[in-house]
Amino acid sequence: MQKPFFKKRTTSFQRKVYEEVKKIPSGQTRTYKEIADLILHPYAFRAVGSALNKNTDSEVPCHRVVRSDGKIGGYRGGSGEKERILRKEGAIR
DNA sequence: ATAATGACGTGAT
DNA sequence: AATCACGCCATTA
Repeated sequence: MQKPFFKKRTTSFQRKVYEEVKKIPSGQTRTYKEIADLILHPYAFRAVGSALNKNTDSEVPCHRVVRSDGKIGGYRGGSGEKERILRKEGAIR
């Protein structure tokens, strides 16, 4: 079933971010910068974070997006939760 | 239209 | 190696 796509009214920028994040396979991570590059907004890495922050769609594995400096990065449910999930998927450690 | 905000990045200290 | 200050951008108030 297709889920309604007009519920949340996302901006095109956000959609690009989400679509790109959806492509990240389990067990892998991607940096905010990389996502920015992939959607052709090489300098919008900050905005990518903001977009993911607003995201609530569980189809988007936003926990797989980490910082470029090696740190875990933020997460709506707390960075601890994020790290836990990543370890569970075998993406880190 | 302008200012503030934030799940970031990088170079300097 | 850890912090800080400043820069970048889209979104929101």
